[in-house]
Amino acid sequence: MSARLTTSSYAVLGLLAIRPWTGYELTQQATRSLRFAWPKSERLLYSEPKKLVERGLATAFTESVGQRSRTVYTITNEGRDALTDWMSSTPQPPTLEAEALLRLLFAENGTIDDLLAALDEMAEDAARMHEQVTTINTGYLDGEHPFPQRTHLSVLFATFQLELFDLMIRWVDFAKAEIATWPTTEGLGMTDGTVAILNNIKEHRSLLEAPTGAEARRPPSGRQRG
Amino acid sequence: MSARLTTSSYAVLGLLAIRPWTGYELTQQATRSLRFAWPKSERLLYSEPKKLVERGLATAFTESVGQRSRTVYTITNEGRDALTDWMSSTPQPPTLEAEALLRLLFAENGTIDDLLAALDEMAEDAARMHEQVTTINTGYLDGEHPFPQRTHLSVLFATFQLELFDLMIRWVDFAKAEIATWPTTEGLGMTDGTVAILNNIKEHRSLLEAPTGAEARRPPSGRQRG
DNA sequence: TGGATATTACTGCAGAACGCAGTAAAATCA
DNA sequence: TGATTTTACTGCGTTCTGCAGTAATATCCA
Repeated sequence: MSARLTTSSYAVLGLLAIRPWTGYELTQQATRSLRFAWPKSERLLYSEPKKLVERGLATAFTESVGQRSRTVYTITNEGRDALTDWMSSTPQPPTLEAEALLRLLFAENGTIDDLLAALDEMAEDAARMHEQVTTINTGYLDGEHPFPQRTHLSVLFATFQLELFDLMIRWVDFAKAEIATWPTTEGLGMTDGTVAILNNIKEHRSLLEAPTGAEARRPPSGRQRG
Repeated sequence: MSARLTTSSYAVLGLLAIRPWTGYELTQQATRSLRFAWPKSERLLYSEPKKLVERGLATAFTESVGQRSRTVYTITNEGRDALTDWMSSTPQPPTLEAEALLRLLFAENGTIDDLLAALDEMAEDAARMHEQVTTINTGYLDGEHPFPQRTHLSVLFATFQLELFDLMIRWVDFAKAEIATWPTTEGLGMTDGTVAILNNIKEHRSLLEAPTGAEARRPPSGRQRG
């Protein structure tokens, strides 16, 4: 009984549609390009192509390099057909996993400094990823794309990544300004800042660009109705 | 041998720190509030509190409602201590999972319409989530927060969600405008639009707000150096 | 009043996915 | 020539998911 195909199967199939890869190369390529759309473990990248072979969507052949061997996976026509079918199916909603946001939600169990440190870490992670994507993409202008005919796709994809990382960095700034008005993490409830944000949400005004007045307001002297 | 605590353990512990919940209530609360920071399955929300009890971080007691029973979980002092410790640890980098972006990366295996449909679906998902968050948050202005003293936390968290969903919607618009200049999904390489985007990336200019000139450019008649 | 549907309240199980440890050859560096 | 890095994986235990199944209570509507 062969296991069913998952989105991860199609992610690997998509890579194999570009060219044949060894298991090791798949792990390298996936951390470079798939990481920001479909982050998967190295372990999976080694297991998944075997499942594809079992299903007849890829073939495997073993090369020898000295005493050591490696397996090269190649997509089959059935694989290309399966991939094409999948392309016309409806994608699942995007999901975000962020431990730093979990720290914000449960901030009352820690200090203001804990919260600020978590947000700083998130901003630094975003800045690192932003830099990596920028470096890779500016390289494309110098002809450094491994598959030049695919540049239009990877560059358009990169615009989303960069905007996302930029948002994270800007939002952390905004959040830190707001938190700077908090005397503590706990029990504040409806602060002036909270009310200002809620009014912006209600009126569908943008939240980060136009300041909510956080810097115009003076820090609360204690708790507000909460 | 008791299993180690995962981030998901702390997510549940964070909920229990607010008040005691039954397993069923945890699943409800998690889909309402945790979904956008730490999306977990219903199944896990039933299993996780048992692990916490086993570890002494929560206690369980069984109530009877007629013939049916339900288990109420309450955090212990040890649980609060563990949560406080966790709050000061370094969070993992945020990750995004988006099937629609995977369709973009592998777009050459489908049609332009497949790609546009996937992006539209992503924008609609984002619009739905934006609306849900907006509805819940405007309700807070009318005193509808179940834990009023926590309003400052959930509202600041909401600002990130709304900005993220807004970005997704705006980016899909941008991407669709770019794709409208493509005669096909495959083999285009360095189109005029791609070069324009890459120059913006290199110069650290914003990508979505200031148009790259997509509407000023005429659609390419065929392939560019690919 | 009663029958249909929805909500509450879970459990078991198979399979997907992860993280870590382990193995070892080849290549590179100093 | 020895040390480190890169290549190239596998096995195993744990985590997590999705689905099916079970069943009592609550609500709706005719």
